[in-house]
Amino acid sequence: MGGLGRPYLYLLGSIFYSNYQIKGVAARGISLVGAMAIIEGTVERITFRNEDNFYTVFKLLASTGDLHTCVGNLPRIVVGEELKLFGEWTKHEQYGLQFNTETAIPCTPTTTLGIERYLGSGLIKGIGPSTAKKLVEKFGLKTLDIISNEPHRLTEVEGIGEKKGEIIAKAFLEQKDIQDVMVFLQGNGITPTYAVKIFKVYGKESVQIVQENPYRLADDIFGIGFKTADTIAKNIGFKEDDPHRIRAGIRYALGQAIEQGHTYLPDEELIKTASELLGVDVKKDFLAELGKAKQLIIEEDRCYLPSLYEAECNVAQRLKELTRYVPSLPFDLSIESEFKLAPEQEQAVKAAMQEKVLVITGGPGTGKTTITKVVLTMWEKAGFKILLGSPTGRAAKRLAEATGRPAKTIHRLLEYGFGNGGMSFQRNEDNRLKGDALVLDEFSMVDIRLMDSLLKATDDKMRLLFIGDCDQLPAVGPGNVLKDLIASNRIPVVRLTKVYRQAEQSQIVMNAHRINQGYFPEINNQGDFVFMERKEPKEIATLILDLVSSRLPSHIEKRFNLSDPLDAIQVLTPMRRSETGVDNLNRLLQARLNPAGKKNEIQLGYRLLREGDKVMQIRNNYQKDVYNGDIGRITRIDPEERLLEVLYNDENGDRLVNYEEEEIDELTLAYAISVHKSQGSEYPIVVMPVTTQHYMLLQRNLLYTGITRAKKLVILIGTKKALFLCIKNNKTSARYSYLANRLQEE
DNA sequence: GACTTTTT
Repeated sequence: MGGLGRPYLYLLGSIFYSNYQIKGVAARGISLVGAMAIIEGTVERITFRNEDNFYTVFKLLASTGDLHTCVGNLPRIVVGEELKLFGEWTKHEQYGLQFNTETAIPCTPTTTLGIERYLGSGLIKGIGPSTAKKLVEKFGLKTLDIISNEPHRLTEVEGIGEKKGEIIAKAFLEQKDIQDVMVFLQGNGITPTYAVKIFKVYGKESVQIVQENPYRLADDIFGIGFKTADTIAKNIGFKEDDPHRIRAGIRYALGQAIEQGHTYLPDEELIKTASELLGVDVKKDFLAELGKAKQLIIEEDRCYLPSLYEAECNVAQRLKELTRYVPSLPFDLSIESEFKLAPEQEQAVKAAMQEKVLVITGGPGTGKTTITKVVLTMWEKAGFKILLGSPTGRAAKRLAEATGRPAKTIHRLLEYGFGNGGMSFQRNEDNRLKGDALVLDEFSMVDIRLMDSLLKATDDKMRLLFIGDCDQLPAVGPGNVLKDLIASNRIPVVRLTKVYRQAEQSQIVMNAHRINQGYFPEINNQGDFVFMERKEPKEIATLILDLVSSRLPSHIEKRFNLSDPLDAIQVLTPMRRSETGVDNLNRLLQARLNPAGKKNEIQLGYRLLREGDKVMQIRNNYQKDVYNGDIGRITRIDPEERLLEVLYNDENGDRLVNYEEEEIDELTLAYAISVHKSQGSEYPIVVMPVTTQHYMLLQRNLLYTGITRAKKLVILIGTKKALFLCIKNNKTSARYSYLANRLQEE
C-alpha cells in the first residue's frame, strides 16, 4: 500500500464496477479490518459542506432505520445517494457519536425509490426529479441498465424525445468516464481533491495523459508540484532515468533555486543540483534540449526559467529607457530651512530634484523619512501628482502616517485583481499609472518580478524614487533588486550613513555597523547592547522566559519610563520551528505571561487564544484597517458567539477590532515573532536567541535586521560561536542575479 | 545540518 496516500476511494456516481474499481477495492481490502467499520445507507441530508476541501457532515439513513451522523472529505455527494462507508466510529465532544468516513463507495441503488432519488439528485445533467420519477415508473429496477445499454428506449417515456434521450445517455456515460478517471487517479496516490482538479483540466483524457507523462501535472495543475508528479510516475512504473523525469527535475531544481532567491543558476550548478535531486546523472544535453523547447532560457552559462529571464531583461531595459529622459527642478532652499537638513540629507533632496530615477539607501535613523517629506513638499510645490507605495500593507500604512499622504501597497497601486482569466495587475504596459512621480518605501523587499510589473506600469515621464535599507533582509522572492541597482553604478544613488535618531554613543547603532562590515560586535554589557551566553536551547528558552516575565519588567519603568512590559519587549527569533523558534516560544510565553484561569479561551485547530494574549494580524484586512504585522491584545472572547475582540494601538490611539470565528485565522500569537515579520517595525526592547540550532538562518542581515529593530535595548542570548557564524555568513548577497550587469550593458 | 515569506 506504500505510496497510495490515505486509503481513500470515492467513486463519482458509480454504477458500473469497472476494472479499475475492482482493482481499487481489492487493493484496499487489506486495510478494511480491525478498527474499521462499514455502514451502508442513504444520504438523508447534508448538514455542512466546505467546497474547498470537500469536508462534509451528513446524515445517513441506514437500512436498520438508524440515522447516523457522518463526516469525511467527500469530493462529491448528493442527497438520496446510497453509500457504503468505510471508516470508524468516533465520539465528538460536542456532536456525540459520529462515523468518521475514510472511504465512501456509492452502491448501485437497489430499490426503485433509491434509483429515483439517485437519478433526480442533479448528478446527471438533463435529469431532474420529475424525469427521474417518470423513468423509474416506466423501467423500474431496470432503469439504469436501460440508460447505459439501450438508450434508444428512453424515448418510450412520455416527454423524452430523441434529443433529450441522447443528452441523458451522454451525461450518464460522462459520469462513467469521471468514475474511471477518478478510480485510476486515486489508485495512483492522488487525493480525491486533486483527482477532481485533474479531471477538470484534462477531462476523459486524464488517464491517457497521466500515463504518458505524469510530469505534465506539475505544469498544468495548480497545487501539484514535481514531488507529487514524481510519486505518481513511480507508482505507474516510470524509471528513474526517464527523460520526462529528468526534464521535469531540471526545471524543479531551478524552481528550488528561485525559492532561495536566485534568478538563474549557472549550468554546472544546475546540473549538479538536478543530479542530486533526481539521484541520476543528468547530462548537459538535457539543458540544450530544454533550451530548444523554450522551457529554459540559456544565455552563456546562465540558465533561467523564461519568466524570470524576461523579468530581468525587462527591468534592465525599462530602467535604461526611464533614465534617458532627464528632468530638473530648482532646489528650493526655503523648504529646506523649514526642515533643517544635514548636508547629507540636503544632497539627497537635491538629487531627487534633478534625477529621473533615484535610489536613497540608509539604515534606521539616517533621516529617510525626513528626506521623503521634504521631497514630497517640493514636488507638490512644482505641481506634481505623486504616488506613494510600499511592498507590504503595514509599511504602506506607516508611510502614509509618516508623510500625511495616502500610500498603498504596490499591489493595490497596480490594481492587482481578477482580469485576463486570472489574478493579475490591471495596471500594466497597456494601462499605465498616471502621475508625475512615484515614491517607493522599504524598497529592499521588492523582488525582480514585482519590479518588472511596476516598471511595465510606469509612465515614461514618471520620476521614480526608491527608498530602502540595502543591509536589511533581501526580498522573499528572487532577485537582489535594490543591491543590483546600487552595484550597477548606472542608477543615481544617495547613501545615508550618518545616524541622527539614536544617540551617537548607542551601542546598538555602533554594533549594527560593525556587524554590517563583518566585525564582531563590541560586548561589554554596559550599554544598550547586551549579550548573555547560554549554550543549550532549553537554557536559552528559560532565560527568555525569565527575562520577559520578571527580570526585565522590574527595570522597565525605572530605566526606560515604559509602563507595559508586554508592549515594550518583543521577542524575535529567526525561525518558526525548533525549541527557540516562534511556535515554541509563543507557547511557553503564553503559559508564563498569560496563564489559563478565569479568562475565556477559544481553540481553533492547534491554536489556543486566550483573553489578554498578545496577537498579530497576519493578512492585510482593509475593511478592518489592520495590516499584516500589526500587533494588538485580545480584550474579549465570546465563546458562545465565537467572537473575538482585539485592541490595537496606533498613531490614532486605541482601537477595538472585532473578529468573527472565520476571521480568527488572521491572528496568531505574537509574544515571539520571526525576524522577517519584524522587518519595518521597531520596539523599545528586543530579546533574540542566537543559536547554532538556527544554522540555516544564521545570516548577517538577519542579525542586523533583528538588532536594529530595538530602540532602547537589545539582548542577544546564545553562543559567541553562533554570533560569529552569523556575522561571517554574508551569503544572501550572493544570490545569482544578472541585473547589475544588464544595466551596465550598452 | 534545510530555513525565512510578500501580495489579492
